[in-house]
Formats: sequence, structure tokens, C-alpha cells
Amino acid sequence: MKLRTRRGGGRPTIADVARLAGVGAITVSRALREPERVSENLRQQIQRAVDELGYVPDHNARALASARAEVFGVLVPSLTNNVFAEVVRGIYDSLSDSPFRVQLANTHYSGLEEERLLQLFLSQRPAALIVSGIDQTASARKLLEDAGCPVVQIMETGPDPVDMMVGFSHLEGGRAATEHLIESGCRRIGFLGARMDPRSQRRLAGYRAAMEAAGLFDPRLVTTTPVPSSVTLGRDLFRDALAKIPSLDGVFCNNDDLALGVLFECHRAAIAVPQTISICGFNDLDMMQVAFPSVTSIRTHRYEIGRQAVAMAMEAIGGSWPQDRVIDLGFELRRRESTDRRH
Amino acid sequence: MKLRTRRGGGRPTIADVARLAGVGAITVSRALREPERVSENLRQQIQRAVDELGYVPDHNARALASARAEVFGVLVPSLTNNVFAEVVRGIYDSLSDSPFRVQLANTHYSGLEEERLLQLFLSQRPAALIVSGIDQTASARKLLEDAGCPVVQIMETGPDPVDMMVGFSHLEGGRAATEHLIESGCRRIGFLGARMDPRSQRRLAGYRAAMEAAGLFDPRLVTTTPVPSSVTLGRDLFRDALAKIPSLDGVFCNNDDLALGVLFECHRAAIAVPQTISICGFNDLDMMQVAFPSVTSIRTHRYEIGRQAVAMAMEAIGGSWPQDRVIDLGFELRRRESTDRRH
DNA sequence: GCAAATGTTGGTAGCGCTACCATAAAAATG
DNA sequence: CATTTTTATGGTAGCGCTACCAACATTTGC
Repeated sequence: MKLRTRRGGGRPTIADVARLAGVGAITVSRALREPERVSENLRQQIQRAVDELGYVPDHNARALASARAEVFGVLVPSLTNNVFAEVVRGIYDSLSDSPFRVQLANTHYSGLEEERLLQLFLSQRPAALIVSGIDQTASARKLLEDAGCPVVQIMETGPDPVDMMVGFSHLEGGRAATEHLIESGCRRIGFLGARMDPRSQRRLAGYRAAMEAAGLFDPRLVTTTPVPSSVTLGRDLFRDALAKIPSLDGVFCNNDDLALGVLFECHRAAIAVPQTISICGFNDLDMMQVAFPSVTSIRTHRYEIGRQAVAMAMEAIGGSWPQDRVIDLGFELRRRESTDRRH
Repeated sequence: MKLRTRRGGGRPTIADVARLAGVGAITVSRALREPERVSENLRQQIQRAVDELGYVPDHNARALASARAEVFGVLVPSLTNNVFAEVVRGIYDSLSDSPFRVQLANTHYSGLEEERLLQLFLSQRPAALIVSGIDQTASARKLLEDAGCPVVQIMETGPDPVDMMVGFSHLEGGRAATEHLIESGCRRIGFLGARMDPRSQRRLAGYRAAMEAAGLFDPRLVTTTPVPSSVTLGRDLFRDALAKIPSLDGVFCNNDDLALGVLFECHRAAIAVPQTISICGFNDLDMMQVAFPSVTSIRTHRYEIGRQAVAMAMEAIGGSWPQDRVIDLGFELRRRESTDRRH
């Protein structure tokens, strides 16, 4: 005789629903997962039983039995960086009405940490993986290739996707920003960079390409640090750069936080923007258009990258990989007062 | 005869480890979860087998068998709001070396959404729940009370915790900011508020209390909107407020984004800060101390709230509830140039 | 009208792990 | 030294669900 000592707390199971609806357990399971394979009649009957009992499927049992979890693994290098926060929001929003859950983890910009987390994720057999950047370590890349689920690399584009990619070219972004500064009349344009992760490196490469093409490159114009980005750091880097090169007449900042720090420092030191120093940021946070003077920046589509990554993964889960495995969402230069030197 | 057709992809199981180590499966399970209950001898033998096979326990099977998941459910109203991003980072950092995973979800400031997500979380039998604020709907509160796991309410303190709490008093924060503005010589102090979630409401209540105590309150000084906060919105609210009350000589902003918008608008309109208008923000983001002029704000301990919430939950999971069920981490007024009217 | 094809339902046997109890060995007790 | 207590290990029986196959209807084709 089976006692009713459930180890779990007595939540209704699929068997309870089946009993109430007068059908087999497996039919309930099917009605919930592939409704079109169950007759209209039974489907309604089962739905009534589900509602009456307040049945909720057990994720863990489902994952165990089907050997795959309804989980999207998401790896980002930072949770507080505004840029990734937006991407993550796009991912969550896209997935909120699906049966999929998000498993988010923070690599702290470390390849080794990414590897470790990937291993952890894979032990759950996720439905899809979303990872940041294209510079995975060799073994991380191997893990991704053997993941057995769709993989989307986000934030950047490159020639050799593990599976799928959505992002934009940081190199071209850096180049466009620098070219704009050159066109607007600057000659001694500094590059300020914090953190200097691979994406920052490529923006720097874009800066360098543009400067060299114009015959303006000088390594002393480049000021970088591995320290994480902040507005405070923007001020400090700018002071350093100005001390090195007093004739500076423009700066391209790795990101908008730095640019804001530069702007404030210019106010404090009574340096005219854009007349004496022009400023260009990167990412185009909301505040840039409100700043005084408003700050030119490269608009990137973070939220959209998150949405698109989920959309691509969903297609792949459905079996039909999207025809374009690499989607370049591009960027846009937003010209504002901080680089407008016309009088 | 048992064929070796594993439905799963052939990852080693606890039985494989047991076979290789020459022990029973349950002993392996024990060696991994409660090492002190297994002899030194076998423990090492088992560890060797684990390493050799690269065995990783299956979360889902474990959760199913033990009827509880090693998951912290975390509910926040926003993923992009800097304040919550910091809290979430504190939570992730505290949990990264534990066996616990984080299940994060976004309520979008909706009580109903919170209820729905809570239900979803509870179906996983989480090890602990961390929820934002103290204004759960009645049924959400019921769910939390019956959750059968430690519950920590974060960001605020209040008299009646579901289980545990860590945060600070937004009312006192609002009062302190307002009193500071009054002391520094302002009389016509506006309140600018966006979103106006319960925490914003309490900051407003603190503002009102301080203004009434000084005989300065005037409802026309209050300008709020349900629209989400942004720097742009700060500018717009400030313009509205100034149009209503041209004699305004100070503003207390709901948060730092708004304060920044006000600061920029003052620059643009050539309004002297702090002489004509003093500005006080809330949260003390990094940028406030770099701004020009630097902006007075209420420093809150977001990261620490995340850490402390996890620490409390961990204690409770360990069976010993902390003696203080409500921890007030307080706040600090950071006086800066934007409210310094001395000449 | 009958065979084959199609559609619908259910039973059985796990998925990988742990709770619970049983057992054997070692230590403590008087 | 016999007996109780403690410690260390293992076996069995699920946790709640789904893959796989079997068993029927029900339809279709000729």
C-alpha cells in the first residue's frame, strides 16, 4: 500500500491531473507540450483539471526526463556596466513569455572564469547559450562547439562564428568616431581607454587606423588603463593625457562614462568644448544628448542585440537556423555640440 | 541485458564514479555532500574517480531527488537601473563560490508580475528568496510566508518583515536631504520625482515631513511623473518645476539621474549652481563627485545590501537565523559643491 | 470490402540522484 | 566479555516527468 508521504510538499503532480481528467499521465504531458497531438476534447478536459488543481510542471523532473533544460545560459563580463545591463534586459524581455528561464552569470572579464562558468552551464544541458564577445579561450571555444545547443556570440561580429553572432564592428565604430573628429577639424586627437577588454582594443585599432590614414597618429596620444571604467577615471585619464600633450584638441573616449568625466573636467578647468577640446564618446547613453554641451557619441543597439540573440537562438531551437548566421546591427554616429566647431 | 543507450549524452553518472572507486553510489553522493561522514580513505578514492571521469553532479536530478533546488530566487523591479544592478552584483559575487545558483527575474515594478514570478520560482523549491521592497501584494506576501525557505526583503526596512530584511529608510533619506537643503539656506525647494515607486513615495514623504517641519511646504513645489527615470526626464521635470515656481532656489531629486539632468539644464540656461539653485540627488553614483559642480547626494550601500542579503539567507539555510532579522544599513549625506552656498 | 496508412492514447521503463532504512564493523560501556 | 552505542557503508525505492513502443481507433486507397 502506497502511503501518501510525498517527500516533496504535496504539490499536485502530473498523475494527479491525469486521474482527475480520467486520462493517462503521458497524455497530460503531451497536452501540455504538444497540444496539437491531443484531441480537442481531451485537451480541454485536461486544461480544466490543471486549472482546478493549480498544477505547475516540475522543471527539474522535466529536465531530468528529457535530458535538456528549458534554460538559456547567458554569460556577460559585467552586470553593472550599463551596456550589458541593456543587453541582458533585452534577453529577459524576449524570454519572459516563453517557457525558458535565464541563467545569468558574470565572467568579470576573465576568460578562465568564462570557461569555468561554461562548464557549469553545460552540466545543465541548456537549450541555448549566449556569450559575450568573440575572444573565447581555445578550450572555451571547444566547449561551445561541442555544446550540443545553439550558441550566440553577442556584442561583436567576426569572420568565424562558433554558431551564430549578433553585434557590430567595434573597429569600424572607433574608426567612424575618429574620422568624425578629424573632419570636424581636430588634429591632436587623444584616445582614452579604460578596462581595455578586446572590444576596447578594437575601438583603439579603429582609432589608430583612422589617425594613420590621416597621417596624424602619435602613440603618445593614446592613454589607456586596465582599471574598470568610471566617470572619475575619465577625468583622471584626461588629466594625464593633457599633461602629456598640452596641445590636445580632441579626445575619443572608449565609452560614455569616460567622456562625461572629460566633459566635467573641461568645465572645471574652464576649457572650451568643443572649441579648445572636442569630445566624442561611445555607446550613446541617454545622458549624452542632455549634457551641456551635448556629447557626440556612437549609438549602439544594445537592447536590440539581446532581443536578436534570443530570436536567433529560438529559430535554431525550432530546427531552422536563420539564413544569416552573423547579423551586424551596426552603429550610428550621433553628431552633437561637443564636436561642432563651426562658429 | 541493459544496453548502453543513455538518453542523455553519455556524461558520467554517480554510478560510474561508484564503480570506478569500488564503492556504493550512495557513498559517492555522501562523499560529495557531507564529506565528514565518509572515511578519509574512501573520500580520497572517490575524489580520484571524480577527477578521472570529470564527473559533474546533475543539478536537476539532485533537485528532483532531494525536493529542493540549490537556487536563490531574486526578484528586482529593474535590471538596468544602476541601483539594482549593484545589488544584483553583490548577490552574484557572494554566491559565486557556493553551490547555489541565482535565478534572477525582473518585475518591471509591477506587483502582479511579482506575484506571477514568485509562483514560478516557488515551483522550483528555491533554497532562498530575495525580493525587493516591502510592498508586496497581499497574495504575494502569503506566497512568501508559505515559501518554506528563507526570505529576505531588500532595499528598505520596515516594521513587519516576512522573514528577514536588509536596507535603509528612504523616508529618513528624503528627510535628511531636504533638511540639508534647508540648512544650507534654500527656502523654495522643489521635489522632482520619476517612476514614483513605493521607495520614491517614501522619499517624497521624508521631503514633505522636513518641509512641513520648517513651515516651507507647498504642494506646488512637488513635480512627479510615473515615467521611468532618466537624465532627459530630469531636465524636463526641472523645466516644468521652474515654469510653475520661478522663485525655486533648490531641488531635491528622487535620484541622481534626475539631478544630473537638472545640473545640465542649469548649465544650459546659465543658472548658477548652487547660488541660484542648489541641487541634491539620491544614491550617490560615482559621477556625482566628479560633476561640475560636484553634486550633493545621499550615499546608499547597494552592493552591501546584496552581500548582506545573501549572508542572512545563508545563515538561515544553515539553520541559525541571525539574531537581527532586520538590518538597517543606513545612508550618508555627501555634502558637495551643489549645495554649498557659503561664499 | 480489405489492407495499409494515419491519428490518438496508454503502459513501461527509465533519467541521475538522494531519503530512508538495513546492515556490518568498530568503539564504548559496565 | 557480552551488550549497547556509535560509526561507516550499502540497498532499495522512489522524486515527477518523458522517450519509446505498443495498442487501438479511424481514415484512406484501390
